[in-house]
Amino acid sequence: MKNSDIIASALEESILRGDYQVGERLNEVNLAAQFKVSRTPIREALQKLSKSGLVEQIHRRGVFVRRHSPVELIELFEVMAELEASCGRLAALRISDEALEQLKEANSKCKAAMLAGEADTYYYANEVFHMIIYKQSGNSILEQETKRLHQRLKPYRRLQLHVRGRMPQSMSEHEDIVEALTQGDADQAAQLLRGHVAIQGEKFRHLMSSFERIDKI
Amino acid sequence: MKNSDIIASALEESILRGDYQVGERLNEVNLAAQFKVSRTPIREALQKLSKSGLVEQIHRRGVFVRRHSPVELIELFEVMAELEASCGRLAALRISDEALEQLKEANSKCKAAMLAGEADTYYYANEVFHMIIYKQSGNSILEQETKRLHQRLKPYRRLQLHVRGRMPQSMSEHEDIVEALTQGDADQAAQLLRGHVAIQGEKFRHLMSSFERIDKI
DNA sequence: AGTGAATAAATTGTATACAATAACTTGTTT
DNA sequence: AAACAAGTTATTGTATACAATTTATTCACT
Repeated sequence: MKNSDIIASALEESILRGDYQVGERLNEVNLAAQFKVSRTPIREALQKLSKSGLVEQIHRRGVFVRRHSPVELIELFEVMAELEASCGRLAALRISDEALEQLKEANSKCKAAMLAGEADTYYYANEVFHMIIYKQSGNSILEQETKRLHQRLKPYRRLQLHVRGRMPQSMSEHEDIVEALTQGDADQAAQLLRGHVAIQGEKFRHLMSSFERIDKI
Repeated sequence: MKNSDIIASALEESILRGDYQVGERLNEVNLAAQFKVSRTPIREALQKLSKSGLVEQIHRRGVFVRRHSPVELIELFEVMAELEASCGRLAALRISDEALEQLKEANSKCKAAMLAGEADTYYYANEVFHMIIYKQSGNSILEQETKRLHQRLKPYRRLQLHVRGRMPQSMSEHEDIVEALTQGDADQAAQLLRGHVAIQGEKFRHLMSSFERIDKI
């Protein structure tokens, strides 16, 4: 593992944690001093980051923490819904009994967290649930791509969990999904997962629009 | 546009054209001399290439032209089928009358090329057909990702066109797809496109297996 | 002759130096 | 006082120099 890889993941974590403002420029010399290396590995790391869409590189201006436009976010959620649907479709045909058990277990943890009102615990268990389905698609490239987009939407998805009444609804959707996967009903699994993710996108849109209204007051 | 971007796309084209053997190492100093620049922009270009999966970067060993394993290729075709299905699903709901006309036009060109036995012309018109559907998904991120994978599979897709009897079958599938899009039948459009691409993957598998048998003789 | 260790050469990763360009400052003009 | 222009500073892009590591070669030894 190269030095620039380590720096890249450190920066990624830092950005996702919100250490930088959106639109903020990442200064190469500062980062070099901070990480106690020369500018070369910093530049390599920044280029790696730009691949994931986390930062934008503008010629002769530098790299900036990226702000997704509302349209872009809607599109990202839509693609996410389609990818998850594909994972579900394939998983319905290929999922192992063991994985089905793991799904039910993750679901139980979701339910417990919901009843206890622990949003963070719920969030983690929910992630496990989805990751299992990605893996059970039996297609490592699809799994990888879906994970990548999942990661990219993480900060936004987290927001919309606090929307009132979302957790119970999400839970019941999970149960339907497990049922479809158990039955091996590919179309049904795909459709349920598409809806499950798409509704997150819509909830997020409403959240965004309410933020904008607050901003304007 | 940076210098390294220009070099990256030049190298990409070069690799796709088959100028390098799979597994061949891309020597930085040679490339630097060839492009008449220093190693720095070459290294940046190689890192850009590694994101597209065209080359593999191994620490302290260099970057190598990548060989897709058979399993990986099957998986890539499967993801392609799913992405195209998603494009078709959304396009069925959003496609413009103008785009529908363009699809029919591209299809006519396909048919003409087929009757004339011009594989290359057919190949190009076929590409136009699919690109229109990507665009008409109305989701620029989905369009972009689908195009990226399409590009990645280009060299392999091209091979399997020469399989006997594929062109007429492909043509009739195209007509059914246009019909589903005209009707606005999202599920049907998705299913037809999935099948249309998946069958390419299968044909390719057969082709591969026949190559392997020839190798073994 | 074949194998293995020691050494040399080649190659990548990192640091630094320089060049080109953008951002900022300051002073002048209206 | 505001706007603009020239000059200065800061920052990115590129080249080169050096260090670390891998690969190739040579030569001794079995």
